[in-house]
Amino acid sequence: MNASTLLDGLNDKQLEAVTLPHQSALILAGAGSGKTRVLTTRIAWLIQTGQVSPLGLLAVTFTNKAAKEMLTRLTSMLPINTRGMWVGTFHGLCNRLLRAHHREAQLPATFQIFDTADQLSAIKRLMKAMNVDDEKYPPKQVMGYINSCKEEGLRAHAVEAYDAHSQRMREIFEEYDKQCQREGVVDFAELLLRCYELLSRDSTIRQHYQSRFKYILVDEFQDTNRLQYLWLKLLAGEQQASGRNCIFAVGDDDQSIYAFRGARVGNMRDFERDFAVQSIVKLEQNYRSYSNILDAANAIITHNRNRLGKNLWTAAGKGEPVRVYEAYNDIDEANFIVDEVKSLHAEGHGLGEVALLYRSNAQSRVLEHALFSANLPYRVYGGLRFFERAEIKHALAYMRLIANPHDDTALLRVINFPTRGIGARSLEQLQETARSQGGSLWQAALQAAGKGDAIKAKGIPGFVALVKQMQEEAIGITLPEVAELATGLSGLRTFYQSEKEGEDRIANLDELINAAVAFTNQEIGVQVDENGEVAQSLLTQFLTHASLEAGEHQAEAGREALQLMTVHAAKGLEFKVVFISGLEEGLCPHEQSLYEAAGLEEERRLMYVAVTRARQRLYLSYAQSRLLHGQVRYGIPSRFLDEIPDELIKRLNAKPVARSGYGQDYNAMPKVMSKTSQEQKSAMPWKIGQSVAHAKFGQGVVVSYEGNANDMRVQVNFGREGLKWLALEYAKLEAV
DNA sequence: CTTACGTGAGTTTTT
DNA sequence: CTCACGTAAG
Repeated sequence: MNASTLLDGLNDKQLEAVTLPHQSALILAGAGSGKTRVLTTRIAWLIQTGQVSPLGLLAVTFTNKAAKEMLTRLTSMLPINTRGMWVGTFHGLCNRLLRAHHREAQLPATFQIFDTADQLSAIKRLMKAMNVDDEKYPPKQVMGYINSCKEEGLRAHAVEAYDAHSQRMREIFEEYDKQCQREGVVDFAELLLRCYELLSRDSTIRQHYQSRFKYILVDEFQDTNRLQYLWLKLLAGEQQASGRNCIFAVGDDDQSIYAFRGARVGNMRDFERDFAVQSIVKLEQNYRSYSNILDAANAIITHNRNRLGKNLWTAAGKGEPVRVYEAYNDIDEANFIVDEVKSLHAEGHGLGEVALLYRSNAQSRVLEHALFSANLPYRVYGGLRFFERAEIKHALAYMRLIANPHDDTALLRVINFPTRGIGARSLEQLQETARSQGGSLWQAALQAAGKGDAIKAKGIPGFVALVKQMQEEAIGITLPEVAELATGLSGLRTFYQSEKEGEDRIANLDELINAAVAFTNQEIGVQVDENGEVAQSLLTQFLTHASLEAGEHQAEAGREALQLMTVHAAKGLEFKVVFISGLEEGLCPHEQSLYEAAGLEEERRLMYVAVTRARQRLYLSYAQSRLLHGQVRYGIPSRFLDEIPDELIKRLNAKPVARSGYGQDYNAMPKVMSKTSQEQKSAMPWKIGQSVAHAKFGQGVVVSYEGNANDMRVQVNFGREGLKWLALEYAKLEAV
């Protein structure tokens, strides 16, 4: 492929972005504007025109999926071998760098990577040892604290702590890092921080990479956290006569929906300033949706104040109106969707092209139930992933012990699984020994087994013997054979065979061995061949792969099925038909978000992302009431619906009718009632669930009431104005 | 060590 | 309501 064919079909803006000169640039790429195409074409163009060799650039993404996609596209554009190229996730690239310089980074060559579950159990274990009250310091919060510190680029000693509570937190943080160091493990955030510190500390290594990566490309730049930004800055190097390496940052501030996990949209503005960005290229032509859908999205997002500014347009024409359905309740909403999907299917739309989106996972329940009853095939994203399953984690723990028996987390996971009579007492003793000697649990176990302290250490000799045997047998065998060892010799397989419902688990264990085969085939050839070392290093690689890439989200491929997922999970995807359900105040925008400073704007961006997923047809639905936390909740339509101009909308129903329900009228059973006398009921001018209007607060829904006939108060949910108690005597309410 | 029961919480998620 | 977790009893 020559340069002209490479650039064929790009629009002016895309072309401009792809062929920018050697300087840092910010590409504001709207939804559906060909972002990935621009990014990959830029790389291909740089390589093809000889401005850089495939090994002289670095491209970083957030997800493995995005990285793979980039490599796949690149392979189809250029006749090059992408193997060896530095294209990957932040974590993947940092891991690679740390492996290459593990000594300088003060890590063992076989360092293991903690996933979130590993990290949490390590923190719990540490807190127990430190005698920390886990009521005052919930382990999950401690983990969040540690991770967010690291994501800010801070170690324990650098964190500010003025009160006793935060000082204790800081102390746990410090001890946790020590523990990880002792055990030779790193968590996700550590991967980045360690890499960042290595580069800042070691000028030789830093300069090596700085002189190597003349071009750095970043995908989804709006999602970078502070540490990631610092890392990028470090790799880019200082501004000097020879010129700084240039960063090609692609992002969309309007699609920043991960502030809650540390993403800083502000990095975009900082980048502009820090890198003296001359060229901001806006990609505003959308190739995905018809203009009714796009205009709805634009209308919504213009309500945000804090934007870089961008307006999507399309040449595709108006298309269909945005369909809005007001449901009686959540079940009615689900049934409506089922009926619509059925007729779409009958009209020949493939089910795989239809997505049902919602704000929170809990909402999928009702939808699933309706779909199941209607016998429509569907697929829910977001469950447990392959490498996160319990049986797989157990097998991996055995494999981890083969690679490094001092991995206490792995040891604790399986020392008594399958059960071999090692109870809390012997475990405590082991931990005591380990603590007093400053060694690992494995070392303590060796002693306990060696001493032959048969009564107290019952079962431990067996476990020690097992791991030793695994380690011996693992020498010189292939990776799948190691996996076989971990599932067979460990007793896992036998255990699940005797389990009643262990069939699926056995199947997963088999799948793990298949994964090991696949991994071996894929990685073979790049291995440094040294007999005995092959299995070892490949084993470490496989374990790394398992931590860094937990696998597809429940890939049930093959069958055409409806796609159910949260709006977050839908980012980056597109569908011919999209249903967005649960558009009520409190749910979308989520009530929790309203307490946060920039919460509402992020919720609005979420809505923007959801709307822009649709190519051809968009349904928006909301329910007057729904069952939430086992209680009936009355909501009012989401403010985001009001932000869409009427002319883009087609209301599917004027007045919601109870199509079907819980078999009874919610209104007949008010939730909160101080007294249930007959007089009260008759004196109650408003039904629970009645929509009302208030001069000051606007539209609301009656939620409950209290008091007697003379002194009645009603509680009204005004959505964004909140819940209000109004005395009927004074408040003028009108039915809507 | 397993099972039963009680308690409490209950956005969004990738690595 | 429903699930996950922790504790108490068998």
